[in-house]
Amino acid sequence: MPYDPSSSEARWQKAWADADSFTAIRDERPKYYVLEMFPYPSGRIHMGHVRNYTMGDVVARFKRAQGFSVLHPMGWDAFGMPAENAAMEQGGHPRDWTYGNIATMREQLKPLGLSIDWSREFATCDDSYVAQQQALFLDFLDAGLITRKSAQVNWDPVDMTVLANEQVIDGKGWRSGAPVERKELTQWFFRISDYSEELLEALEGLTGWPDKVRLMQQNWIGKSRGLQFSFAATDASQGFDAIEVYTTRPDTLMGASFVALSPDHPIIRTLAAGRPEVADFCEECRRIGTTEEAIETAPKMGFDTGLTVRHPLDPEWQLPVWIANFVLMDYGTGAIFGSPAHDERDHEFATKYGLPIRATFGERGMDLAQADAMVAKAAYVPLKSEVVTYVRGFAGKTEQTGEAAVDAAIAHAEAEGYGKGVTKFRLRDWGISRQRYWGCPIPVVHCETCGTVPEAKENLPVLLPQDVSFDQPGNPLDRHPTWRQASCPKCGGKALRETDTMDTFVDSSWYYARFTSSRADTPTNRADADYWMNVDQYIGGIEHAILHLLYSRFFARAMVKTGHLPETAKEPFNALFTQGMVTHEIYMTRDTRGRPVYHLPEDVTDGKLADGTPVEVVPSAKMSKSKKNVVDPVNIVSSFGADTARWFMLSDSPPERDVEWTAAGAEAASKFLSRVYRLAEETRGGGEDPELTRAAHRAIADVTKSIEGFAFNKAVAKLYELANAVGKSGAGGEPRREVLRILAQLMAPMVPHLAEEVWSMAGGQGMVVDAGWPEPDPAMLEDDTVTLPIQINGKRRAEISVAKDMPKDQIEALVLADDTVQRFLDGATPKKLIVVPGRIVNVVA
RNA sequence: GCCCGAGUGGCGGAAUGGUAGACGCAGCGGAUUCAAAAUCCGCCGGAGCAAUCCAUGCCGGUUCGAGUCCGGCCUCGGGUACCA
Repeated sequence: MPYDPSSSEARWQKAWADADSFTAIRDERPKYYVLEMFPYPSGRIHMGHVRNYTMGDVVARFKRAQGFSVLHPMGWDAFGMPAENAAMEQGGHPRDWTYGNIATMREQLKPLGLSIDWSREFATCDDSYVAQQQALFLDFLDAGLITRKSAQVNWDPVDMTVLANEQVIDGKGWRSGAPVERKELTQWFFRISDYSEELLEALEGLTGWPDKVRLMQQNWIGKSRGLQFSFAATDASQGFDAIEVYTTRPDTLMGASFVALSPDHPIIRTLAAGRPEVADFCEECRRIGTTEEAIETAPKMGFDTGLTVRHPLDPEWQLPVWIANFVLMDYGTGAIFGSPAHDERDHEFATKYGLPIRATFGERGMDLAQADAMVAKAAYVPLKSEVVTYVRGFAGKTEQTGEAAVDAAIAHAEAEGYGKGVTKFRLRDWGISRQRYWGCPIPVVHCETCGTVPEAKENLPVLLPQDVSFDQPGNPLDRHPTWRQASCPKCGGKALRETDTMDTFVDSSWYYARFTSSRADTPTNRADADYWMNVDQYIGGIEHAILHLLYSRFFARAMVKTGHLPETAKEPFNALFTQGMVTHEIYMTRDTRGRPVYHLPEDVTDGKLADGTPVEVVPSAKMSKSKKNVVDPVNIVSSFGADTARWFMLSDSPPERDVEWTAAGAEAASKFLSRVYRLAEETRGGGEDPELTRAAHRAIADVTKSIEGFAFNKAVAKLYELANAVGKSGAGGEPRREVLRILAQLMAPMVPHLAEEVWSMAGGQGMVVDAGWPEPDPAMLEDDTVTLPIQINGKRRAEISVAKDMPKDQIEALVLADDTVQRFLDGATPKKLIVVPGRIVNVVA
């Protein structure tokens, strides 16, 4: 009987459900918590989901087989802008759109046969999750973890609404097309910057995380040591006494040629009030938008204020004060001094505006003239660890490293009293206020007499009103007729509700903790949290390497501080794996006006459309609806079965890299699974085949190691080898069935349905899901002889087969006697003979 | 711009500093078949009759030996604080 995935997969899924196989329970087994980043309910599942959740499922089933009590939950990251956009574009309510999508996606996910404990499922927009998140907010507020301050947002002056960065395209609002302005609003912030040092230091302990992610976070937090000091105003009539600056290169102070302030600097604001041309310039700077990328890549723009300050080391030396569009108010003091010889941005700025460029140091041994000549065209920015010659130094030695010079400069400033060494972080507080409807309301009211007052816990949850419309831009909460009316929990007087909702990163910063007890009427249940935390293996996209993971690390600390998590859960994710995307070729034709028209892969055969029109093939890119290079997992599952989709997602490409979906690859996966089924179905007479048994034990060792190392593609390759070995072997009867059962066990985490079929055909007891993980017999893994390649001058020329434990001198004798070696040596004695036991021999002639 | 990655046959990829190309796809040849599909077996980086030579994005370096380590580039991808 040929293998029929559709009936088989449904049957096994029901068997697992009936046996309650995947319900996580606290028992005497050691626990293992595996979590994949939960999905945003966009509408339908895509191949990226299949890949992500299959990887997590492999880990979950593997650990379960190894005897762990596994927690493997699923939920929905359900608040966010797309639901509001859908409501604006198609009408309807974000809630209905979201829950509709969740229902669809849940039904699409279930046929994949994932070992998920569905009883713990929740969506972040559920009233119960909102309620507990608001309770956390109030606890954090109490604990001093939250503050309110002013921040800038993108403002669309036509739609009269705040725009997200992705809604600003080339400096214009995506719907109105109006040039975006910056606007200041008072916002709620989580005080993550209080934890800068701790979040940085704790990275060292995250040994289960990829180094690249730790490095990215380290750079993001951005600890720096520098000098903070003031430039005094040349005369008091300028309207300020001094400008405070921060620099990480105080050693370049003698190369200073200007002072630059952020357009948002208080001194500039004051100045702008009286000088329209200053105000105009600042307005222009603000049109760049709020993203760091836009600000950094925009052409350098400056405005000479005419103000001047004195150099701290030479009162006679006057420096001009400029406004510069690349100086950020958020970092340091919002003011810098420009040292164009040793900073590329300053160099560009100085060149553009004709400001002097004076070298502070040059390459080792250079004199002042040489150093000045070198920096005339381009900034000289060697590594700080490199020794250079200071031609305009003022502290430390003439010949020293940048590092030493910075230390000497700080010491000099402190001794002379004009500045002090300061440690700063790039990490800023986390602004969570969003002027949008579809999010968790911030549980605060604004009272006419008491000011800003937290809502009382007994009044939670503060739920979103349902009667809202999206026919006009802006936050529907602002214009709701009654929802804002509240009474002050403090004085009972009239108050207005906060209409800002929380950043959706808040929702995803603690869902992992909520899964440990997803129905509790407090944010967590401590007994459950204590048992299940931490997440032993977290899996998700590299795009979350910084923000989501950093926020979660902060949130876990905040939950520890407020008693919702045990001290040991400060770092909530013991191990992290970041997987790559699923990509596909793009098929394109052009319309009569030459504009691209995209076509779905299922409409393209052999590079042609159904009507014979050839398509242009654009190299693989991330699957996206707009490019139509999407393959719907639902179609793959219905035509090939879930196991095929799962197997293909694990084959070939290493999990951390992107994988390209190809129809041929899917078919190959399907063919292989059918072959395994046929191998199991076939009964053969005959007996032992020691070689096959050895192959099986080698496969156990290799597959175990590969799964543990997240090298699923290598595990797949080993399983191909084992299946090939079964096909070629003359083994029969029980010895053959025993190998087939090992094959079933090893394949079970990846293709669980087929594994159950093979297990049962090969005479396995019960279900393979309960069968445990096989152990290799060490005796079967040993080889008596090894093949040693012989290199001559580093090139492989011959090989010899020797006993595994043959002593070096015997090997050397064999090598020298070898024909090829003799021929190459041509009677000469080798200069050197390198024998790496068990690996290689190199003859240096 | 800045930070972090990736780049190996026609394709996806494998390789504790030690035989470059495991395993798979495609292709080619064969078996089976009236024929095809499916299946099974074999070959399969390039050049060369061969000995050999060339080959891991590019340029240099360290080493007995470099895909792997170091320096400098190029291209592509992720992030850049209100996309999730």
